[in-house]
Amino acid sequence: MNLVQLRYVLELAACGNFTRAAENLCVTQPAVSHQLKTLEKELGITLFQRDTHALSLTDEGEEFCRCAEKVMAAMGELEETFGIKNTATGRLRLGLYMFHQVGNLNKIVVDFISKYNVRVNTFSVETSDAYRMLEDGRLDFAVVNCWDGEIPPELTGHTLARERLMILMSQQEPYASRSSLTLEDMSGICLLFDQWAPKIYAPFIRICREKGVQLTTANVDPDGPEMEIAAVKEGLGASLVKESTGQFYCGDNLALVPIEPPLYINTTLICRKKDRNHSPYASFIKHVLSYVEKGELKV
Amino acid sequence: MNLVQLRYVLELAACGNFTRAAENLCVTQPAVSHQLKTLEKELGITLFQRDTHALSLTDEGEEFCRCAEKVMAAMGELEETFGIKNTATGRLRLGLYMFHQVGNLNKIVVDFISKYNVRVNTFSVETSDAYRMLEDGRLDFAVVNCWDGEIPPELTGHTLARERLMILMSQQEPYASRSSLTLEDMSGICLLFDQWAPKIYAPFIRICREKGVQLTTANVDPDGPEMEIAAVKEGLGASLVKESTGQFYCGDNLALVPIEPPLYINTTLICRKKDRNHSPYASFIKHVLSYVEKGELKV
DNA sequence: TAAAAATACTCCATAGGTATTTTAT
DNA sequence: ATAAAATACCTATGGAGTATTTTTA
Repeated sequence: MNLVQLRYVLELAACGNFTRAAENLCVTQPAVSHQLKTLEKELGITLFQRDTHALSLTDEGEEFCRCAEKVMAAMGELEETFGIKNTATGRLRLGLYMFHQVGNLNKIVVDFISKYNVRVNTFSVETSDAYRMLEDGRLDFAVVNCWDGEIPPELTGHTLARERLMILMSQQEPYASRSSLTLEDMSGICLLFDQWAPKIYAPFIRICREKGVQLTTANVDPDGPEMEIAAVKEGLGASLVKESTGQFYCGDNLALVPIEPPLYINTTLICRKKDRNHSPYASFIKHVLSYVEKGELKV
Repeated sequence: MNLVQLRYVLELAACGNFTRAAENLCVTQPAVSHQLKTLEKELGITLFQRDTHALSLTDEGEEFCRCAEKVMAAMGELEETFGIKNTATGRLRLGLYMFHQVGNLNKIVVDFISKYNVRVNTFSVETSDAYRMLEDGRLDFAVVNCWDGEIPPELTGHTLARERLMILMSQQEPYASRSSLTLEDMSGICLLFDQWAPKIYAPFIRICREKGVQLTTANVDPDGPEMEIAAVKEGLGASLVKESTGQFYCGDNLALVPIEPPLYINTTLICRKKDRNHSPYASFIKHVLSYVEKGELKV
C-alpha cells in the first residue's frame, strides 16, 4: 500500500468514475484501474462496486476512505509545513521553445505541477523538432514560436500570443530612428543569424525572396540570444525578433523598429489532435488557457 | 516524498545511526543513505546533522519527525483496520527445502515479514542446489536438510533441529513390528527412492556401501512425498524419512521404525559466512533462533 | 452502438542491491 | 586502522504509458 493508491481511491470516491478521476489526477484511466486492482488484491477486499455506468463505495470502501482521509490530512500538514508534495503521479513531457527566456510560462508550468502534483519533464526544442517529437509521441506538448498555417495536420495549436516581428538594432544604425521598416529596407541592414535562424525564419526569408529583396546576413556562433544581443550592441548588425523579446532587451543604446506591413509570429501551445480531449492533456490545456483568458500570460 | 522515506527518517531518528537503522529496517545501509539524501534534496532541507560518529536531528528534522509520526499513526490505524502493511522494503530470498511440508516454518517466515515489513521471495530448493545458489548470491538464506559436516566452507549454518532417520513402512511388512532396524536389515527392505533421493541420501548410501549392505531400491516417479507415502501404504516398499516427517504421516496402517545405531539429519538455516553479521541477515537469524530458543519451532 | 472499465504489453524511473571509496576518530 | 557514511554502478520491480478488448446500458 502506498500514498498514490490512497490518492487514487479518494479521487475515485469523490467523482465516482474512473475516467474522470484519471483526468483530475492527470494520469490515464488504465493507471487508475490498475492501482485500484492492485490495492484491492493486496487488501483482499472490494472497495468499489463496479458497473460500467455506476461506481459506488462498498461498506469496507467507506471505512477505507475514512482512514485514508486521515492519512492524507496528516500528509497535507507535512506538505504544507515543508512546501513539498507527496509522490508525483502521471507525466507530461513538455517541449519549450529553446530561446524562450522571458515571460511567466515557467511559473504557469510550476503552478500546474503543484496543482496536479504531476511529474513534468521539459525539453528545450526548436519548432520543427517539436513538431516531429509530438508526431511520434516523444512529447505531449510544446510551446513554440510558429508562423500562421505552419502547424502539421496531425497536430493542433492554441495561440497563446501573436506578436509582430521587429528589428532590434544599435541606435547608431542609420535606420534606428525610423518609425517602421519595410521588407525592402532589409537589404540595407545586416541581420545577425545564428544556426537556427534559417529554420525559424524560413517564411520570412521566403517572403523576402518573393519580393526580390536580397538579405544581408552574418552568422553569430556559438549561438544563444545573449551572444546575439551583445553583437547588436556592438553595432555588428541587427536582430530579427518578436516584439516581447525586443522589448525585453531594448533600452540603453538599442532601438526596436517594427516591420511594415506587419509580419506576425505566434506563441502556440501544440499537441496531437487525437490527444486534445483526452485525460491529462485536457487538464493542461485548460490550465494554460485560463491564464491566457485572465490576460496573465506573458511570453 | 513517500511513506518509505518517512519510515526511514523515523527509524534513523530513533536509533541515530544509519547502519543500525538499516538493520532494523531490514535493508542495506546504502539504501537508507540514498533515501535520506533524496528526501533532503526534495525538501531542500537538512534533516540530520551528520558526522561519522554522531547523528542528530536538526530543528527542521525534529519538526519533520513530529509530522511524519502523525502520518504514520494514521497509516497504522489503516493498517490495523485492514490488516495490511505499508510499502514493503528490503528483500530476502529464501530457499526452502523442497519437500518441507510440515511444521511451522512458514508461520515463522510470515511473522518475520509482518514484523519487518520486508519483501520475501521463497524458492523451493534441494540442498545441494541451495548451497550453490547461496554461494553465488542468488539466495540470502536457505532452510534445508543436511548431514553433519556437509556444509561448504564459504557457508555457515544454524542447526534448527536434529532428527533421527527412520523407516516408514506398511504394518504388513515383516519388519514393521521391530523396535529398531540396523543398516544390515536394509538389505531385506525395498526402499522407495524418488529422483532426488540419491542426492539427499548420498551419505546414507555411502555408509551402507561401506558396511557392505546391498540396498534394494525402487523408483517412485513422478516424485513428491504424497506419492511416495501412497506407495508405502500400498506395501510397495518402505520410505527413509526423518522422524518428524515420519510422525506426520504415521498412523493408520503405517509403522515408523528407528534405525540403530542412530543416523542424524539436521534441519539447518544456512547463509554465507561473510553475510552473517550484516544488515538484514542478522535480523533474520535472530528472529528464527528466537523461536528455536523458545522451543516453538516445528520442522 | 457508444462509452466506460479492464486487460495485455512495453517502457522507464527508481528502490535497493553489491562493491568500493571517503571521512573522521 | 577501523568503523560509519557516501558514492558509483547495476538489477529488478512496478507505475504509467499505448493499444486493444470486454462489458453493459
